[in-house]
Amino acid sequence: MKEILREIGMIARALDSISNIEFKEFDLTKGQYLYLVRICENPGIIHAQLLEMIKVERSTATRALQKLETNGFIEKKDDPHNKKNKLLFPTEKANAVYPFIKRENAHSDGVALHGFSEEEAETAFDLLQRIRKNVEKDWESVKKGNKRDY
Amino acid sequence: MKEILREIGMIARALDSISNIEFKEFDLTKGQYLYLVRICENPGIIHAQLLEMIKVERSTATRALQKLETNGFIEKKDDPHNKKNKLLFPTEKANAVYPFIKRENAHSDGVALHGFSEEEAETAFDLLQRIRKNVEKDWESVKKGNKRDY
DNA sequence: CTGCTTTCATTGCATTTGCAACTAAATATT
DNA sequence: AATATTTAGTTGCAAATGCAATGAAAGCAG
Repeated sequence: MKEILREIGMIARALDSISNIEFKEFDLTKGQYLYLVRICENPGIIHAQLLEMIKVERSTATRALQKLETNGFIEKKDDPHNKKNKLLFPTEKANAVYPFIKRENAHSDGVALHGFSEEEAETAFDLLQRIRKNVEKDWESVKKGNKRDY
Repeated sequence: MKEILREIGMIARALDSISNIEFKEFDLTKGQYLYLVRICENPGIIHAQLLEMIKVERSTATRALQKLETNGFIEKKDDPHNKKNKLLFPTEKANAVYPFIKRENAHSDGVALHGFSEEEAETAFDLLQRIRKNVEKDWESVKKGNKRDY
């Protein structure tokens, strides 16, 4: 079995580490950029949807979002149709930072795909999407307490 | 630019999260399995090499390795040729756990590549290796304090 | 061989992370 | 309608993480 998981882990840690260093200049601490971009792109998204999008722990997200709110990057509003839900919105400050995050992320994508033909880049993206879809099923199951057999 | 970095981040977080849950049964806490497998496969490796292999912070690795030592999974020995270096060796306990970690990781690779032809799996692996090599250059540079331009 | 730089590793401290337990609202079951 | 289950989100607490500063050996320059 091809050890793709190791490669993916290395790539993810390296890029996340770089991003965290680069976003400190915007007063975004560890991991916060992940939430911020999604909220900017999906204003009004709820906590639980964000979790599924990013694949993080509920409680981890709660603290990250609390901090983003404290630091004026996002606003939580009550959902008029469902009192359980808290809708997440970007503030002006978030929208101002968003393009820089996008640019940095695009640069990292560019670095990652350096030397790739258009076609190879396309292939890489397609294969990764398929891998992600395969993996997220297991993630959701294990998170709910189910055991995997192997 | 294809947003491969997002896909990779999702996959990595999901799989890491699953592994951490599954390895708790062996008294391995967060992230420790990463170090353990590499030490089992490269007995006598030094701290710094391990960092490059895994792409983690120096200090993070130091604590993780301390804990692995305390819990009897690894042994640190002085390098007779270089007093700076500490050589890392797996204990019996580590070697006993190793096959389970490998099996779990292989299962995850299998899940990730579900529905992939032999050829597609090969392609995915090759592309990921290229991406990893591209990315690790930037990681090493940024870690040394250099700035990226974008 | 003396001072300077790099490499390898650890530690202090503040922050983030994550399991487990919890509240509360929505939805399903009887 | 009353009760049980699921869904959404938070919090306590213990542990992991990571920046900055430090120590100490190795390697290099003059």
